[in-house]
Amino acid sequence: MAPVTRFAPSPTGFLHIGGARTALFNYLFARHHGGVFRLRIEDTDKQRSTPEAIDAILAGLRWLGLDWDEEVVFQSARAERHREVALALLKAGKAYRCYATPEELTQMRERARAEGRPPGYDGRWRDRDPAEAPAGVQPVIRFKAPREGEQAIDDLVQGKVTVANRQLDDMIILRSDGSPTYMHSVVVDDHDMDITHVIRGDDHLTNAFRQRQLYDAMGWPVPVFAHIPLIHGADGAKMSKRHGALAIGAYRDEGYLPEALRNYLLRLGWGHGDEEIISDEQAVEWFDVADVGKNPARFDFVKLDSLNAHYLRGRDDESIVALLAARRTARGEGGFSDTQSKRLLAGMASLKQRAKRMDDLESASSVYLAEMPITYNEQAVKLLTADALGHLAGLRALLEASGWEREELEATTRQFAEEIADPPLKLGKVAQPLRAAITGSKVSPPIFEVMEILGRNSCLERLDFCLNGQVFSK
RNA sequence: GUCCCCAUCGUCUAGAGGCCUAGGACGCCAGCCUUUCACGUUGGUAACACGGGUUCGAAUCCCGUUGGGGACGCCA
Repeated sequence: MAPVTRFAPSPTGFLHIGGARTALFNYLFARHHGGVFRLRIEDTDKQRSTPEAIDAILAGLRWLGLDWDEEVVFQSARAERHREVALALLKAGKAYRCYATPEELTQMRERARAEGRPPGYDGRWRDRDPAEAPAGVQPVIRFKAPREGEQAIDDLVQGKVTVANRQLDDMIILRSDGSPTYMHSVVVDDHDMDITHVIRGDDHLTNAFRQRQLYDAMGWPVPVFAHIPLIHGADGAKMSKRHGALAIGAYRDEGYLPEALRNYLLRLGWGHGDEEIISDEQAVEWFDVADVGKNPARFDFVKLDSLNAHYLRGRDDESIVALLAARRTARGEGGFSDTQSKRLLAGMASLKQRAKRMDDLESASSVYLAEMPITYNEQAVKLLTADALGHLAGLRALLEASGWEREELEATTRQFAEEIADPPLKLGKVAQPLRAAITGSKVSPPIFEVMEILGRNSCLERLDFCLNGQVFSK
């Protein structure tokens, strides 16, 4: 039977990096086995769920290229079904009404802790006569969990994990207001959605034991579990929403490519020999949850950067210019003029080789976007000494008559430096001030390439701007 | 506190008893290339947490210690 996986985020926050990886693994597992990958939004907490978060999750998934199959299931829409199952459990004597107050509950927890017992509900209403129910208290429905024996799950990642039933208390399946709890809804939904493989974060491992009890009580087949280790921050602590894990949109905004993020996330906790750069096709072909390691990995931006740089270099120039334009319009700045796009396109091959992220690329591309008067940074100004300006003046005369292909520009400059200047200069002695004068910076793509792309008029204009003493160092 | 899980270079990992003098990648350092920066390229730095077993032989198996992480809500 083809597996059915699901990604089930709760829209109480945005899609963060850990969730993205969980989604990736579910996606890859389904695709690898020719199965189905479904999406369920767990929005049962009405207080904390927001439509913005839902949109962000869907957008994040789409951006990452993790397309799900079939309709999105909203858990909130299924509350009636969850209630029905809870009531059936109650009727079958596998659940019971509990009238314990929140105060009693905290007391129980504290006492259990003090006595070295597992904290939790003590089962005081488990076998009590409902006739003793206090008046005016709306009860919750608790699952009558087995007290003897143990629960075992054969986790695809964690292996066989066992827990004694006495560690598990009688969980609430229906709140006093009649709404179903997460623990209960998940089981009902996973069953109803025919989920065969539950791949999720390791923080759910202990939930799996309680959920297993529920499956058994209902007589439902238990899905295969795979609890993947969490992603930790650089400090080794859990990378949760509250510890500032970045929303997936932030990665996009900072200029990461979805393919780079996918590759990075895939390699976090999973490997395939010495392979580092893994295409989507290879990922689908090679991935198996069973190969996911058990130890949590730390998130490393530097490695992500290098992967991103790799994929950036591999992108075709047109798509990068389009991306650049999209970033601009997203900021409300309007697109590029024809001249600008033409220049960017011409210079992109060199530009992309020098960037790690889209935001790097963006600032580097200002050479081709800036209008006169361009700004000169401190280091550029420092290069434009009186001597240097003297050389540039000499060079300018030759440039006037020079062809404007990059090779010709280099030949002209070399000729000036090595033959005309007195005493002769090394090419760099002229090329560096030239770069500063043309680009306003000490670093740039190859200067003759920049000049060719910028064109004769722009270059001469910038050169004159410097030569006229509008830029000089003290 | 109770329970569960984990442990190879700084980081991500390869490694399923001899192939390991522990491999790759990122980072870092140095050389080469070079008009700058980058790319590329060559070389280098750097790890089996510790202690006991088992075995002819252990990074790999077992036990313990230490260290780390996670779960214990009428949140999901």
